[in-house]
Amino acid sequence: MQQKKEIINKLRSSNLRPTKQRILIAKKLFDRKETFHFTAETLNKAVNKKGHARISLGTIYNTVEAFKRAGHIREILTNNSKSYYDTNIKSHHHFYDPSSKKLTDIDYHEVVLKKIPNPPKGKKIKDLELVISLQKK
Amino acid sequence: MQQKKEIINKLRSSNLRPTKQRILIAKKLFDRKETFHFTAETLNKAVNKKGHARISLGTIYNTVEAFKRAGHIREILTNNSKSYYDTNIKSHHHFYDPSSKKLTDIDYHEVVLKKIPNPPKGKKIKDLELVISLQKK
DNA sequence: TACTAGTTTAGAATAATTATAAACTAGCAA
DNA sequence: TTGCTAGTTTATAATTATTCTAAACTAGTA
Repeated sequence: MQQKKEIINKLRSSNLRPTKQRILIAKKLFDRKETFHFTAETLNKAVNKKGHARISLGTIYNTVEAFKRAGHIREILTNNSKSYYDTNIKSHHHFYDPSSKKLTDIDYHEVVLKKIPNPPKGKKIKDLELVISLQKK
Repeated sequence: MQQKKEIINKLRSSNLRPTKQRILIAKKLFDRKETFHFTAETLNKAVNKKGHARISLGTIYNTVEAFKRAGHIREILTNNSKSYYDTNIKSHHHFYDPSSKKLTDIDYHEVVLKKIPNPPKGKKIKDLELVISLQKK
């Protein structure tokens, strides 16, 4: 379990003031065993369960964007209308199940790429992501 | 170059009435050498250049959806707010350049996957897509 | 303790897409 | 050839996800 101090350091280290909203959101995101796949909407629901101080949806969006910029979360490729994010920032891959619209992590060593093309001239590869879409049946 | 008859057959074979709007859109999409990456917006612009009969944006969306269902085009994975489509329906891969928001096809044999995971129980793999994101510099 | 820059907030604005329902038309049948 | 009908198109309204705005608030410092 990530201590509050660790979370505060994480925020400070990326030039984000540790406000109570950011700390609460960071706890929800990072204080868990498995990686977490979420959208602004699901994060908002998770954070704003009764009992907690309410965090505005605007702050949810701002914070997700700030965490993304800082590299604490990453955006996942989909063909959904919503943006999906992942707390697993290591390069890895996903199954996408269109029936449930759910993503599942694929461990990086479960996929071996034997050959990849050279990037266009003057460009560098930032990231590789394989998405395995499942049949809708 | 695809003849009008071929296009009409293509539409008929997928239970789509060959209306003049669909024929015009199909020509724009399929009557070209290279595969075409587009959004509803770019397709709308391409189709509604001056001189042509105007096709409403609603019909653009309807037709794209219909062509997608019929398997004549496929939707590409991105983390953009717009939906991107590709007239190349064979399984293949893309470079994504975040600076220009442009996608480039990667030929299928340019990528060799040596190992992929088994799909979850009871599920089948429909499609594999690798996206290589380039550095934003 | 007071100041200031960064942050949060509610609400308005925007962008992409989908829904609605009236007018139109392709394809068939009389 | 005409008329019918289900499928299609259209303009417009509605919806959804997200971003913007500017006033109120607060963390960190002086």
